[in-house]
Amino acid sequence: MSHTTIKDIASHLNISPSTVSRALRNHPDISQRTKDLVRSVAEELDYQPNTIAQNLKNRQSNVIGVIVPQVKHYFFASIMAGITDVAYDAGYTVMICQSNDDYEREVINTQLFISQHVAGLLISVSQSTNEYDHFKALKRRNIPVVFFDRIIDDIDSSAVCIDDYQSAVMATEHLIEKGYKKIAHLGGPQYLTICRQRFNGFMDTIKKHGLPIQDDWIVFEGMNEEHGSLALNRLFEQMHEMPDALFCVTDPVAIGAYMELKKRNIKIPDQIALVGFSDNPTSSLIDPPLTTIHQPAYDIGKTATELLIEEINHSSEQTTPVRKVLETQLIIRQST
Amino acid sequence: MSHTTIKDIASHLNISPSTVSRALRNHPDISQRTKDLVRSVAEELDYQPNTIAQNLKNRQSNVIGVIVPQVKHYFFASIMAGITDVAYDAGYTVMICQSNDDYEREVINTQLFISQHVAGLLISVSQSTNEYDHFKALKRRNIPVVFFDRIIDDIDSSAVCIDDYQSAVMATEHLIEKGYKKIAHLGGPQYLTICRQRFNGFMDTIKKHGLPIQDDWIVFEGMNEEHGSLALNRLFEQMHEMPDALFCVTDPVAIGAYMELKKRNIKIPDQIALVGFSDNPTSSLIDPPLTTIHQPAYDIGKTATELLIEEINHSSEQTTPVRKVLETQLIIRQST
DNA sequence: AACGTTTGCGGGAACGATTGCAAAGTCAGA
DNA sequence: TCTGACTTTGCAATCGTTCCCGCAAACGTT
Repeated sequence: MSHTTIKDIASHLNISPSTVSRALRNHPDISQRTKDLVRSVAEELDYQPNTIAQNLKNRQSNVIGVIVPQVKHYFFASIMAGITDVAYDAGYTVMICQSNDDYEREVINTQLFISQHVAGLLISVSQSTNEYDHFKALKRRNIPVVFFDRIIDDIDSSAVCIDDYQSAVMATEHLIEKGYKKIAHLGGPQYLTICRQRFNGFMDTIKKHGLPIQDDWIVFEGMNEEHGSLALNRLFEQMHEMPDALFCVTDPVAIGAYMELKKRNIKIPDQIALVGFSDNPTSSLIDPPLTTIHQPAYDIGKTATELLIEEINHSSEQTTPVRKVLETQLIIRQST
Repeated sequence: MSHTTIKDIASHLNISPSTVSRALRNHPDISQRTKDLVRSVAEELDYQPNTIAQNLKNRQSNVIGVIVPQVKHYFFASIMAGITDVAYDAGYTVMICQSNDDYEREVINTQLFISQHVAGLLISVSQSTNEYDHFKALKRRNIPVVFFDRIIDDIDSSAVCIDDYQSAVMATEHLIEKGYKKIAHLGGPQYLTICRQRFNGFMDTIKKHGLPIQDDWIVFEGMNEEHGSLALNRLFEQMHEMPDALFCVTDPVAIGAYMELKKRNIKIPDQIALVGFSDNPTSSLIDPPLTTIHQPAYDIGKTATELLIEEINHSSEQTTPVRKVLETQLIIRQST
């Protein structure tokens, strides 16, 4: 028998398991003498409560599930730090699953969390998700969900995000102020709200200032570094005229573009300016350092978790979804 | 009732729960007709098995616990990718906890995993851990553990690591070949095997070549970027003569040093050469790109998980711990 | 026809912890 | 000595699944 149970303690002391249980939970009905005895035997036998059994009894676990595309992206890793800090303090443990931006895995992970009876779920949806049945299953079961970063408008859940539209406006305005006139965009999948919003903010600002925009200056590839390289190459293949600035949907995309530009010996920012989005640490270290939008990743995780715990505590009542929008900041560096 | 159970299906069909259970698990005792009926009702009622109950019954969960200092470090994030890929394919789910390099949290996380009855545990120990009682508790309970990267010699468990000593020798030899003669070291806590090994490899090579080494060229701070900055500043305060090369225990430390050197307007590699350890993506993007040791992070995670699953499957028998040492590679770039 | 074998299903006890309720014990006051 | 009140403890049911039995009907064999 490798695991000590409450029964072992009980038989050791010739008392009933219920007494042991109450003693360990410091129930007032139990005398101090018994409590002390139980505790010392518990220690002696190296007892650890079986949370599986506890959870079965409570019909809930103290686990907060998290689904992110990939933890290896600095942005998500920082969010994770915010999530675990808050969850940990509130007595929850965090279970992270990666969807790898794959719809199937996201569905499986969601089912897994359902069958684990998690207390709540934090989700940043995968790039390839455009069906939401698995999220609705959570609703049906009354499992609180908070979306963060990559949120879905169609689902009536709480969410934490930044103002992608306004941030894109900020970045574009900055480029225009600096005198750039021919601005291209390397974007992500348009069914993702964040990508669409960033694109819209960009386009509206361009139009507002009456700047030229050519179809072949708009490339939608994805949000990672590889996508950035691909996008830049596609841009250079299809364009009829070279832009003088590049607004990228994420920092990794900007880095991907940066590497290709270096290969082509194109000078940043003299021949082409570069703006990213999210302020990864790498971005400040490249030469020239990247102008970008700073996203409060840690705070996103923190806020989302606080919201979720709030909903968990009030899950009996009907709560109305909250949507929090956090502030971003334009970080001007030498790439523009 | 938000969660459908096996009983609901049973009463729906006027059969017993045991039959439903067997039907769902495709037990040969059950007729095809009943199986089909059960399955269709299960689907209709949106049934998801309660893994908590299953785990209680099976006295084990299908969760592999992971304890890492911080996922936000690229190295660990990449390892995580390797871990989740393998675990996922083998039908396990991965639960990640971060110790934040804090001993207390590591202990709590370990206890948590014990009480969750995880199938096995993958651990990279925190920087501040020098007591191992919590790991021994795992042994006592027969929970398979595989250490990776930051391993502990005193504990008789399987482990996956790289040859830190040999890699440090490689890096140092490279510096010497390039003609550097006054080589300093920014290291990490010496009770961590990896840090000690890297330091030893460095020192032995220096001695072997009869190069000068001064006490004030050795600084032990830590393994992160901040430690790198601190270490460099301490080095410059305490040194009597400036070294011409810097061997850093990790890439983040090298990056920290890099930033300080930039601030001081010291040219890399002309005035001082810089070598890191682990090949983070950022390292190739800085100017000049960093010479470093490439560690197969993904493979470390993959191998550790394979080992762990192997041990889980043979946990009844007595297995002898395996220690795997993976190959590293010297990546020569312009910082040397 | 009588017997064994197979097929298909249900009963009920686990797994470990919790908890409402009952019961036993203690003690003071009448 | 009895009553009532309080303290302390135990019994038993429960959470959702699983699985060892046992049982009955159907089938095949001699």
